[in-house]
Amino acid sequence: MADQHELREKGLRLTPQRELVLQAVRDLGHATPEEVAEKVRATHPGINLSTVYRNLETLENVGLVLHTHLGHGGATYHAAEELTHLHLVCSICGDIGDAPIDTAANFVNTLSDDYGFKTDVTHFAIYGTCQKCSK
Amino acid sequence: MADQHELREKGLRLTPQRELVLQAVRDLGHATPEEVAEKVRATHPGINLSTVYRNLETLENVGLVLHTHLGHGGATYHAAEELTHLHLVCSICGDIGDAPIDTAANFVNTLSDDYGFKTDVTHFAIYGTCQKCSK
DNA sequence: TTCCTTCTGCAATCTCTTTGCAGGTATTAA
DNA sequence: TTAATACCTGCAAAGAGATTGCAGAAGGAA
Repeated sequence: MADQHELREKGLRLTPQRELVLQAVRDLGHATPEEVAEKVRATHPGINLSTVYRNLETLENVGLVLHTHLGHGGATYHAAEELTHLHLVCSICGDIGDAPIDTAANFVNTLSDDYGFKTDVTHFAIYGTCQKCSK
Repeated sequence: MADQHELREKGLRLTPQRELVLQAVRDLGHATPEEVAEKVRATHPGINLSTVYRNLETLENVGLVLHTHLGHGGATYHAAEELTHLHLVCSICGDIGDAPIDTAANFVNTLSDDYGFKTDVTHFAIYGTCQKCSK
C-alpha cells in the first residue's frame, strides 16, 4: 500500500487504523466521519469512532485529506488529491453533484479583482436544486 | 411596529417573543440562534432559547426569515428581504463579507445551462480568505 | 367575557464531536 | 533483537448545539 511512504513522510506513525481511515476516505469520495467509520468497520469492526475523528483531523493537518461543509452541518471529508471539482448540493434530494473547478474560474477572478477575496474552491459548496428535482 | 400585519397575515399569532425574534434578526443582519437569543434577552431577559429556535423555524416556514450555512456548522439567519447579497466567509478571521448577487450571475447561468442545476443564491456561502487576511 | 388553539418556559433528551486517561504499539537507538 | 519513549487507540465521560414533551399561559374569534 502506497500509504506507507505518504504517512511516514508526513511524520505520522503507520497504524492500521490510520491507513484504513485514509483508504476509506479515498474509496468513498465524499464521506462524513460516521460514514468513514462504517466503511472501516466493514472490515475491521473494533475501530472506535473517536479514532476516526482524530485520524481525520491528523490527516487533514498534514494535507492528505480536506473537509468541506455541505450545509447540513456536519463536515464531509475528501482525499486531498481528488478535490478537483465543485460540489453541487441539491437542497431537495440531498444529492451531491460535481462540476469542474473551471466553471467557477471567472467568478473566482471577479471576487479576487473586485473584493480582494481569495476563494478557496476546494472548500466551496453550492446549494440549489438539481436537474432531477427541478422537474 | 409593522410586524403586526406581517405576522398576522401569515396566520401567526402576534406574541412579544415572536416580534422580538423577528426584529432581532432584522437588526443583526446575520445571526445565529444564540446571537438572536442574546439580542432579545438584552431587553427581555426571560425568553427561552427553545422559543427562539421555534420562532426562527416558524418565521422561516412563512418566508419572513431564511437561513444559510456559513460553514462552521450552525445555521445563520437573515431577514428574507435582506438576502440580496452573497456571503464571503473568511476561513481565517471568520469575517463575513458581502458582494452583490450579480457577481455570480454568469456562474449561476453556466451551472444552469451546463448541468441543469438551479443555484439558490440566497443559500450560498463562499469560503476563502478576505483581503485583510491575505496580506 | 369565554373558549379554544397556539405559544412559551422548563427540563429532559438527542446527536454530533471532543477530551481525559490508562493501556498498547510503532519507531528509534543501542 | 531489545529497550525506551513518544505517539496512538479504545473506552467512557463530557460538551455543544438543537430538539421535544408537557403543563400552564396567553392570543384571538365569537
